Amino acid sequence: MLDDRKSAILRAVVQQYIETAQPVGSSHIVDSTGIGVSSATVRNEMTVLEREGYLAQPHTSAGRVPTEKGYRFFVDELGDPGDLGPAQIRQVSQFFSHATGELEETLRSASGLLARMTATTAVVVGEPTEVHDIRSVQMVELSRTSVLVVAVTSTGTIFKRSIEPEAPLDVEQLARAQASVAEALIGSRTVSLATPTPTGDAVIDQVVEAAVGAVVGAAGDNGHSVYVEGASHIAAAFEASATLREVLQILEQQLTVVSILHDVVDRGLTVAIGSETGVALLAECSVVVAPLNISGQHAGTIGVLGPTRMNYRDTLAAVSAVSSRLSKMLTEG
Amino acid sequence: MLDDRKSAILRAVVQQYIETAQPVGSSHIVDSTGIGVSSATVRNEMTVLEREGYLAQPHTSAGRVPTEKGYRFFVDELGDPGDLGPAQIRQVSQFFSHATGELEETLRSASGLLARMTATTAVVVGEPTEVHDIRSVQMVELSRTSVLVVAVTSTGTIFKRSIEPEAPLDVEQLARAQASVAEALIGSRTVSLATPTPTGDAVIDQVVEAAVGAVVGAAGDNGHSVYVEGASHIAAAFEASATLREVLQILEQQLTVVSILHDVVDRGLTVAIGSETGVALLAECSVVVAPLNISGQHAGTIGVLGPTRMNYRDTLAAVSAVSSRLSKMLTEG
DNA sequence: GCTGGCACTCGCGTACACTGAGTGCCAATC
DNA sequence: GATTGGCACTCAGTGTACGCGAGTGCCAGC
Repeated sequence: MLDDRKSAILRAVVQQYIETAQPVGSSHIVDSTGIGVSSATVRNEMTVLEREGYLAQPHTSAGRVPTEKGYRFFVDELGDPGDLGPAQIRQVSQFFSHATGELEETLRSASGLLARMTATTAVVVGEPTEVHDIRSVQMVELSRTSVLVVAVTSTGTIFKRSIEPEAPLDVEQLARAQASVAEALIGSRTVSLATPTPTGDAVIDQVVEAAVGAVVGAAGDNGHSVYVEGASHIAAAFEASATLREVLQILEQQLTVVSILHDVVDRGLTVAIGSETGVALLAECSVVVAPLNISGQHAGTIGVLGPTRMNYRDTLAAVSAVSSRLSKMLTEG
Repeated sequence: MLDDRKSAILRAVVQQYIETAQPVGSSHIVDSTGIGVSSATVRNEMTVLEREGYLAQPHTSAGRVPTEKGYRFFVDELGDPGDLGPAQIRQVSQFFSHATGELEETLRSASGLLARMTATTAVVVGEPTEVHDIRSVQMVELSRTSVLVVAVTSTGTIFKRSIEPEAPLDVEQLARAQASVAEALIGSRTVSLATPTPTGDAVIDQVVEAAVGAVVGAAGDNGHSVYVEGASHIAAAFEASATLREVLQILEQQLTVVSILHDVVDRGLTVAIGSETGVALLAECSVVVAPLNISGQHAGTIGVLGPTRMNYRDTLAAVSAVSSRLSKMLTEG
């Protein structure tokens, strides 16, 4: 679509704009790249690039700035994700050598790692699998009127929710109820389909049903775990406090964050630029994502939210490195 | 210390500055309050207030702005915390009618409530009590090499941590170990002092010790739970994105947040203004806090972080209302 | 097709005058 | 003696003018 020279010029504009945040003029391009033509030629090419929608001018007599289409071309063209710098390699391997076993804590700290590596805001979403391999169920009396139901899955995730039996249970009743709940849930891979077998005791059956319902409920809505780290980094990217406020608001709405990442992944993208995120308020932001897999199954999404003029090459490298190493670690337990 | 008229003028300056964020001049004071003297008199009083450190001038020929000392006087003087508005009363009672049982979730959502009510950033810290009434212990094999130890306390809090026994345990060994851990922890009110009684089986004793250590560790550092909500609100308060970034960074450091709230509470304050927070970067911020009690015992701190020119009266009302109702609810279970 | 050259555009910084809000001070007044 | 009206003064902010410089578009010539 674009000949070699045009694409070289476009690439140069994007790169310089990412570095300096200033509109870049034709002579800068000549200076910074060994393009071997005069600035007038570059200007001619730039008007074409502008006409075709890759570049824009903030005003006449200013340099050019990439449009979303320009960034898109740039990102599509830089095929390989690039390599990590030595400092980042150290960060990653240090992190994974110290990583502990539990899913939530791992996801949270991985989010922190990514935020530090990329100096942007990192977002990690843990997918709610319908398939929970529940290993253990326990019912604990918290007070006379409430019982906490705790279920532990094979990944170390815990579902807990309290229920309030109509009448207090004695120790033996509680044990029988717990056994019945455990029988219903353990091994039933699709938790929501679990059905307890009646014990014949109406009081206990009622409690058992409530407890199973509690676990199913907790497994259902506890589903998407969202971890946002490094929100302060995005503050450095924007001057206007109004823009910043909007972005922070988005980050606070976990549902929105989840749906943005899902949308992007569903469309098969790795990078969503500006309006491609599907959120009008993120017009000046881009999202870079990678899937997390556990044993080949989609288990979540890891990504980064930064300004459209972020360093895509390095960010892509960091996101893909962390996602693959994290997937590997989670798969191996 | 200040006569009636001076304190009335100071109060008026603070109030107007909170509303408008503009330096306030003598004639505005005459207009907005029924003070009954001329602007010249007000000016004379204001020079005195400035000399004594309650007010400051951004530059000659500008109005006056309160200093920290000025805010401090203002806050000390407005004795009663004020009342909630009708909308806020509705928010509070709606919240507490729907509140569920578990501590963490309650604290988190209370933080959200306070953020919405005050339109500032809310912070809730749950205190790590050394005294945990552990009700139940469970050990679940996650993989061949790792076992998750789960302990449930009487408040519904869960401590979990995985351990890695040197050799895989069979079901029976796991059960014996679990029984031994449970015996050591349940009823021992100061978890860190718990010592398991040897079973005579070296393999099991080793696992038991590791498991007890894991729970003690989890109980120890899982201690301070920190919930920050409404960070976007603070973005509206500051124009400069650099200031904003600093404040957000502070909010991301949970340890710092905890120590700020502790410091303030320890000094017996309810409001900490600017440098009173003890953090240089929060020079333009104030913190309003209230303790949380469960059964009369200190169980945490709830508070708000806003700009120094926040609405202290309404914020104090909201913080104290939420803290007292929350304490009541937590006490009643 | 490329390029040097040139006219043109327009943001930005500086200089300057003007306005208006606000102050400090003082002499007159109550 | 406290209060006040009056007045000179200060200074941020605004508008205007202007030159500079970075950048463009276009064109004739190579």
